[in-house]
Amino acid sequence: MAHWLLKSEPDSYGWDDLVRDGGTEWDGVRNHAAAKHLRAMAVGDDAIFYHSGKDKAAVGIARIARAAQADGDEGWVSVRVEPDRSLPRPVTLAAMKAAVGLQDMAMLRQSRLSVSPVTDGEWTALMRLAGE
DNA sequence: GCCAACGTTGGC
DNA sequence: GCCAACGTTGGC
Repeated sequence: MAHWLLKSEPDSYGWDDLVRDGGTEWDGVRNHAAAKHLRAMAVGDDAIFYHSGKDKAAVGIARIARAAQADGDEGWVSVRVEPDRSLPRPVTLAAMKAAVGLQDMAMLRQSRLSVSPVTDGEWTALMRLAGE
């Protein structure tokens, strides 16, 4: 099972919104690298939900509830995402940068990427930081 | 408010 | 095909 990281600006659509809605269509992605990751997602994959902007912290774990389908007519895709659980302790960006084993995270190396892969090792390290 | 990174657009 | 200009994202 693969792991991912989804980034969102909490003022536009945050973790609380996802929990309230019980899930949402992760659409509107218009970046080829991010779209490639969306296409690689499978039902049941877990995704860290990260708040950019003021929070700058991973706050929850979401699950991919449906694989990629067309989002518009130009080859872009969207997936369905549902909330799984909140993290016992949010993991801040500063904590990720400081953590051994997370320095190479795709999200840290390319900060603008809104959808990125997380390796098994990174996932384990993140869960430890999150108090899971 | 500024700047770095990165993608897109358009002139040549 | 190159590159300057510009827009967007996101951290500081």
